[in-house]
Amino acid sequence: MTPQTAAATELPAQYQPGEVETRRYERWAADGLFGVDPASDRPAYSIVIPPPNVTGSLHMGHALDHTMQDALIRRRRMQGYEALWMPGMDHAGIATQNVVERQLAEQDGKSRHDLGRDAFVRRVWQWKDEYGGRILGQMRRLGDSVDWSRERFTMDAGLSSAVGTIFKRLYDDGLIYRAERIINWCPRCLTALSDIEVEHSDDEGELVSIRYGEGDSAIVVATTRAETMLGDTAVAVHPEDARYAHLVGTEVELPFTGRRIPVVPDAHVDPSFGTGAVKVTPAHDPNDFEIGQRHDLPSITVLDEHGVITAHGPFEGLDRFEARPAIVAALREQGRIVAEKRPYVHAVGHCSRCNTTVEPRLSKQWFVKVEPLAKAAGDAVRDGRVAIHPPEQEKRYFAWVDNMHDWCISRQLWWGHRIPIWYGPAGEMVCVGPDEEPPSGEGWTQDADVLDTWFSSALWPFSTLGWPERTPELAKFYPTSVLVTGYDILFFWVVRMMMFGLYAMAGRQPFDQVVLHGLVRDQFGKKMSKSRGNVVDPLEWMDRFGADATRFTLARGVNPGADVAVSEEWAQGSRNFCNKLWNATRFALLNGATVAGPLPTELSTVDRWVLSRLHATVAEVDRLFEEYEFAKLCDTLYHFAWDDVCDWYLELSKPVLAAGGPAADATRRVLGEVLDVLLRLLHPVMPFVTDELWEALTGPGAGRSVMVAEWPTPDDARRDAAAENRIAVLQRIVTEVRRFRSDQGLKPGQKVAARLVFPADDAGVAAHEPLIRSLARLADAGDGFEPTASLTVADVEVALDTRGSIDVAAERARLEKDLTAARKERDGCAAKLGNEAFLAKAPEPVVGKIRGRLAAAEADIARLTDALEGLTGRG
RNA sequence: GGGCGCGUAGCUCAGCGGGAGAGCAUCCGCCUUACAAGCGGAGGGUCGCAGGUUCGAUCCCUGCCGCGCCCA
Repeated sequence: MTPQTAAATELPAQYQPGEVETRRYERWAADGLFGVDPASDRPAYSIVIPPPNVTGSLHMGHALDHTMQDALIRRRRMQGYEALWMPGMDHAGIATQNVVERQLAEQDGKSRHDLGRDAFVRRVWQWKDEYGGRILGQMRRLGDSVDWSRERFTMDAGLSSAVGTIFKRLYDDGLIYRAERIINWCPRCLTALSDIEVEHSDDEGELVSIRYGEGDSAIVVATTRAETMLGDTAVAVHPEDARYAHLVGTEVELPFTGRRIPVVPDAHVDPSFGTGAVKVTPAHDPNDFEIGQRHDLPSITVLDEHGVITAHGPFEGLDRFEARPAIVAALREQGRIVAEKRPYVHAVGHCSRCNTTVEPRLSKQWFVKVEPLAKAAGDAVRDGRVAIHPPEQEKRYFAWVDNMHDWCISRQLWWGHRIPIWYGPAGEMVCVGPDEEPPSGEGWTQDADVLDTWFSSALWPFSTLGWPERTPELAKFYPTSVLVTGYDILFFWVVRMMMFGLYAMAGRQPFDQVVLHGLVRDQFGKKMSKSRGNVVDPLEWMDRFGADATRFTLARGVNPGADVAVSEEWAQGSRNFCNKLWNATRFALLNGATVAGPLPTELSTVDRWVLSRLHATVAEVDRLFEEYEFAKLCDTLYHFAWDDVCDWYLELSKPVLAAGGPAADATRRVLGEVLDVLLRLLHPVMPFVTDELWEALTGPGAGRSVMVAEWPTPDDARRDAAAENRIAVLQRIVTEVRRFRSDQGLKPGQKVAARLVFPADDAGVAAHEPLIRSLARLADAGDGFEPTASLTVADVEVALDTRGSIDVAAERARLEKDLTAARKERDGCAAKLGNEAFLAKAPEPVVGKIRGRLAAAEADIARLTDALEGLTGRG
């Protein structure tokens, strides 16, 4: 096909997405359709993309997330909004450093320490330029209509300045502090982690009961971490535990070390767990750390940064997982092991980046004091300034913000925003703002750590718009309209962006709405994972089925609050739907459909019917978009396009178009109208095929695209209940005849002589007898017409002459089936109407409806009984 | 252990007080001049179990069983 207009006759019989998608995307970009103008008078609508990781590539989760955002943006753009979708990536501190360190080791056999900090960071930038951001090209394939001219990266100068600015502000406000605490430590990544970067799973470990001390003064503690006993500085029991009351205040000797440690009373101890006595290791357990604080216990660190035992005799140099059995064995030799349980299943934390078991570690780190920030974040939702969809997710949000721990923001990495704190020779500590000069002179050094990536990501909704500068973009597009992300990211993204947005922007929220979607799962509802081998690559789907089919499959699965199951079969179905649209448009163009001029004032019932259905669809889809009901709006469009338009309207139009004349002209215009509006409605979800077809239908032009066509608005004046009812009856008649034909085994091409009788014709269907005959393949009742069977729909009777070839047994089976259903219906209705309580208490409309159903059922029974009697003796 | 959610057709999911629905899959018949990536037709469900409220429960309430997720 040529890059020019696809004229009707040029459209191939099947839609080929590959070439169309590339060409369309390039054209949108060339025509500048993605960009926005902050100076425009149009109302603003804005979305910032949840920045993907610079090391990442597009997976199904992104594809879903982006499809939703793109659909929202495209609709608003068509509605005339200045619609900004902001693209970019985050620098993913740990992940990126890991990738580059691995590359360095493989290519040069060096560690980052061999290079030194500055050279290593330069190397990461080189890696980023060469390999980073693969996902950006993949977003183009998906059709993301982001404003590429505004692409941002969290390590850019501007965003780095934003990081420095907010750090200083928080520091000066006393909301950032440094403290020695137990933090989550990854012994492989060699850095601290925040609480949410730790994933808990129930793992098999062991529960060992160890006897400390001798004789009457002995006490037995239960632990899953025997190896940390070298750092114990107390044994704790519940203050009201009578079993140990006599031991509180005494001391026991700690094996191997000879240290004497006290037995302390602490309400934190659960008397029902294990023996009711626990070892206390303040340097290696967060709860023990708190017990230690309460009782003024020393903290003794016995594991180094790699998780290896330090000092302390025979166990020195052993990894924590080698030390555990070694220490248990040694204790057993001493007769101190009272009980052992394994496997003992308990929750264990793992590094979300490398899955290494996290080691609680006592160290000096930087923290954000979240209490006032989290309270503001909670209040913004509580008082309705920010709405969360679906609202059930609010509970999770509140549970989190109302119980948030201080946020550990320092990371022992080189790749990231270095903490802007300088330490002086005399113990001074100075926070240096982005526009300030660091203190000069002997002995001043900058803090070696960098900030958590999420610290910079939390600024994304305003740092990308130019903050801390007061830019036109910030004025126009902040607060952003909606944030779309998975519910699993609620705590990462939403909470942190809320905290920093409200803080930095004088109480103005970063977004008005939060839309949370589920996880993409496989066709059996199972989570996709490499180990399960059920991961589907969206790029492969785009290759095989097209980007539109991929997007439609995902969007059609989005029910608020639920996960999204997908499978190849459904992607195929979506591809088939693209092809259906393609061929419907092809048919229309081959038959002279047009969008020129106003709609004719004289319209047939069929034309009025389809326009009525069209505007019902417009209204429905519009409403569903507002409610983020993607599955339902996709379904509505699918059924309107396939059922109403393709199965019925196009078929009903064929005889009209074939006959020609003014009626055909009117239908050509209505056909053009229906497709024009339908393609516009579908465009946000299926941008490529709709653009290709819309141009073919409405003609080419510079800068013309369905992407910037007007979003349809529902027109109640086009709703026509009479026409809808009339066509509904017509459809039931046709369907009933087709059912008869199928039951009788008649060939689809075989015409059957029939006579149609319209006694009252309340619905006004009689005028459409030719259409009924056409769709049901009925011939005129000529001379010698002898009805051998009859069907009744509403008050219309269709008498058929099958010329003696009727299959009596099949017809009897059919009638008996209908009769059984009718009797069941009659009995059910009669039972209700025979119930005094029902008549007395049910509302009148309900009673009336049941009366009507009873009458209809009785009429059906009479008719079917007659028909069955007429059949006896024949065959 | 705490909290949230879910159990409806073979699969994935809608529906959430008055006639059990969709897509895909299945079965039957069709190359009907837009489309076989298609057309026409059909079968298939004591709506997890047990109680309760109600004239009426898949839908509301309680309990139980099973599953999932988050937090500790």
